[in-house]
Amino acid sequence: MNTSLGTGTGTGPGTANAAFKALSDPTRRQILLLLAGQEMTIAEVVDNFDMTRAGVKKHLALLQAGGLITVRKRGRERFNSLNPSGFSTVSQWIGFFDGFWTDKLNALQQAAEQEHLHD
Amino acid sequence: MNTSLGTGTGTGPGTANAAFKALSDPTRRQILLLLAGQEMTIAEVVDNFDMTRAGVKKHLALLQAGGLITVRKRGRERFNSLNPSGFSTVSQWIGFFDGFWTDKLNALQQAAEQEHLHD
DNA sequence: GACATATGATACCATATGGTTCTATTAAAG
DNA sequence: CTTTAATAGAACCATATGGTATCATATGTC
Repeated sequence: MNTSLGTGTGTGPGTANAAFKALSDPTRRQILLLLAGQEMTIAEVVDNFDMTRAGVKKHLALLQAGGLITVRKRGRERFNSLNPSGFSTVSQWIGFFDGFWTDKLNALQQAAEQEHLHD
Repeated sequence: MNTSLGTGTGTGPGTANAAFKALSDPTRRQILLLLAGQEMTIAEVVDNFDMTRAGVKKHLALLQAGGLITVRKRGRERFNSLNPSGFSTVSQWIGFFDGFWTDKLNALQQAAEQEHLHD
């Protein structure tokens, strides 16, 4: 098997690395779950955590860098909402291993059959 | 919608948090890609990186804590191989958002249809 | 047993990370 | 225009993290 799948090692925004980094923090994953319910301004997100605005803001910036959320401006508000692209990146990366499992299971099954031949 | 899906905030091994943490490092993701090809001893993994044994060992320990690999002992060697369970945890968590996209797309489509009514 | 090999484990260091406080900007409201 | 609300950004701090060097342990080989 050979694919063009890399590790997403690049440091820039929009890379697989940025997405995985963004997902590595529990607070950020919680924010994503919140945003799955509805888009929210920063202040609204803050209301759901025992943390300062600046703290939440940094998390949102990382989520955005990871391509997991997008920010829409309206007046002085910033509406944060989920962005499929980052999820897609991660999903694809994880999905690469799916083939591995089925291959492995097939091999196990074949091995088991071989064993039976020797019974 | 309501599910029992959490953030996997627990700190112990085998939690979603440990899995996401393990995936957050490029070197560790590269190791996983390596192990997708074949199981490897620590020394073999080390050969693929410009890093000390101890460094690689720490990465392997984190991958194990995240449930992404398992280690089989034979003599003085340790064979590291991929473990589906960690991947499954992550896959499920990401999968939670799949429903969100389709819901959103449906809403967009409905909105578009409403727009057409006003043309 | 002596020696080499594969791993385990600890202490240590530089930097990254998650969080705070404080200050600045921008837009709505009176 | 002054005031208030929502956000942006920088400086700062404690701890986590990725890496190294070093020493200890266990297994294979002669």
